[in-house]
Amino acid sequence: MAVTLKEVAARAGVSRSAVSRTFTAGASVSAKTRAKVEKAAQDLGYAPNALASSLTTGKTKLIGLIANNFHNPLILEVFDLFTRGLQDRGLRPLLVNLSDATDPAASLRMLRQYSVDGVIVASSTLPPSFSKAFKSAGQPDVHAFGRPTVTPEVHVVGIDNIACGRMAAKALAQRGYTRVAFLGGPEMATSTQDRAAGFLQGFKDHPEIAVSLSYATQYSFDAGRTEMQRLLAQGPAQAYFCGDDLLAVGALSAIQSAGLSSPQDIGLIGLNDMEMARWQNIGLTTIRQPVADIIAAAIDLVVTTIDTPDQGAQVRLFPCRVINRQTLRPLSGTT
Amino acid sequence: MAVTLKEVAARAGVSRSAVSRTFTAGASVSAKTRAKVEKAAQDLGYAPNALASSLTTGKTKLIGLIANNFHNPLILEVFDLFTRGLQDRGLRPLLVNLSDATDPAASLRMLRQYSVDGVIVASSTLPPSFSKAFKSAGQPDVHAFGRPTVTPEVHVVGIDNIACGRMAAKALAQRGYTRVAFLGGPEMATSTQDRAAGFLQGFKDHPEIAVSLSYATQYSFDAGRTEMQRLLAQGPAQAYFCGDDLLAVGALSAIQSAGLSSPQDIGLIGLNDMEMARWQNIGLTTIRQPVADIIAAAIDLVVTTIDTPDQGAQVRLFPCRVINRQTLRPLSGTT
DNA sequence: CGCGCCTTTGCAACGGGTTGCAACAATCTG
DNA sequence: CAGATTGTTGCAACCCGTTGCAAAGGCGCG
Repeated sequence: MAVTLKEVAARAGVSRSAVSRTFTAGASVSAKTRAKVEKAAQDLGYAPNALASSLTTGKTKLIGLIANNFHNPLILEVFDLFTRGLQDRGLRPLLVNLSDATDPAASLRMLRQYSVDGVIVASSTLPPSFSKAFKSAGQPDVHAFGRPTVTPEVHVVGIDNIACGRMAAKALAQRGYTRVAFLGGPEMATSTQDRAAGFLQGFKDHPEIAVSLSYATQYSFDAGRTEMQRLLAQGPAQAYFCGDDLLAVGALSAIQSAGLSSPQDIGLIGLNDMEMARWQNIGLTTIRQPVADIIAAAIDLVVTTIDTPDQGAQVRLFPCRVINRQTLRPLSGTT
Repeated sequence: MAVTLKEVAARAGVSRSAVSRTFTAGASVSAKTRAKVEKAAQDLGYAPNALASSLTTGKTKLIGLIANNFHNPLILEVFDLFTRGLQDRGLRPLLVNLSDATDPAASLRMLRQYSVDGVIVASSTLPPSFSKAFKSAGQPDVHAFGRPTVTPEVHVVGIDNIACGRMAAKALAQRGYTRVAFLGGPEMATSTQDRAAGFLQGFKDHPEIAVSLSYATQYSFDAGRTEMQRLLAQGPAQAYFCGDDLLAVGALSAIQSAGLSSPQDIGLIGLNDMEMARWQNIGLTTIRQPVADIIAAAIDLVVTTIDTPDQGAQVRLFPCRVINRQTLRPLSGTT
């Protein structure tokens, strides 16, 4: 079906090597043969078989992209940016949906069968051990949106969730709230743990502020709504730091359904700044994650790791910032 | 780096063929050698190189998944369902983001370089000619969410957008609206054209109802909001059929920002039933697209086309239905 | 025990490229 | 103009599997 090297060689009247070299950057071919080959290739509609060449070169230009939460709108931006970023570098994303099985072994085996050059894990909930499994197997990999550690074993690109927790705490404290709470995602998600820890830290110097924690079962609208309904029933705090925008919107809907409103009755601050947070009928105050920077860095890192392995794990964290919209009362001026 | 057939053969004390056959379903191997080989493979952590085997078998189990709208939340469900569905059949999605270049030639060449077994185009905006380019090149392909034609040249799985337009018209007529309008997506999107046509058809027998059309520049929240703001300024209709839920939510936000509300002042009905349409703070009345059915059928169709090519193009359309929520006034009882 | 048949096995060629090496040509140097 | 240098080219081996074919082995049967 497909046109092969051999046919092009025959038509151009040169050896197979000559054709191969024409399509290999930096190989030695005279202008004359190159012209002949290109003409023949053009006529035949030839394109080199990337898979066949990967056999000898060892490079497939395939990058495994692993995600496990296909319900958070943020992942759309992530996919968009990743696919474009990879395409721009001539790489192809092989998408892995990990929603069901979170066993690294299976995906690892699968991705090795396809000889991917590298792996990017895009998840704020998978533990470091997950991506570590790839690294141990000699697979270049980067954990985007992962948890940084002091002695990283694996490249991590993302944000400092603890600092975000503190940032949220500061935002609430500055606005004069005195009974606040964290409404987190699943308790075993690394991002939830870190955001909660940072949030608590942020109130160390504010003994006058009462802080409590609670957790939704997942990072989802429904889970956020359900949890907020529970909290409303038992006497809510004045303001909540929600561990994710989706939770925040769910919480907001619970508040509105109860005949209350935000920020008048209950303040909310989310995290992510997903696209719809800025929609005028939501207007969520939130902490923005610089998704584009994170993804650019992740791609960069995986590419350099492929080119020069064994460079030691890096951690690249990007600063977040509060985006003020309409779910937190205005700054009180005093701190 | 990776373990190869040869190493396993050496360790098991058998020929390379024996190892290959152990991993090939239906090949002739005795229980004894199979055991030896499996033991050796286990010890070495061997997994056959899918790309190398594709050279001789001609099957990569790679499926190109082409999408061009990474901003519509519906695509998330699409990705989720596609990746799972493909994975369940042992196929791997190679994701192509077509947001920038809509030239089929480039993606076609790319996907052929990777010898994908088949291609699924998931887009309601690309013209039939796009997927036709793949078919002409001998690539099994299916256009999901595509436009059906009477004499299809390419497999199409999706919905009958004209029927949906009529369905929306009927819903508005039944509720007694007398000045209605279509708020469509980009005018050159096939889905917009068909929905508009069906909408107009639906009012053929209702000369008492005034119908108008207008178009947003894209299928996006902002475009919907902007267009509705324009309409509000020049005297809006009583109810709108929005060509997409995202447009509807944008329109809803414009309505609310203007101090009006839906359905009291202006009725809205969307199309898609994206996940957030049912969020309680949105509550969009809409026409549901059976995404899961469409995707299951698309996968089915691409797989059968791979197995038995040249079967003639099929069109599989799935019925949609109105999901009543809170943006259209209740049924008036009279028709 | 010998024969024929079916299963299992290894050999070797093949799939579509790449690449080290040696032969060759072209250009440069003195 | 000879000799050295540099650049091109083709050969053949190799990448990692698969598979047609023939030889070898195992089995049942007369």
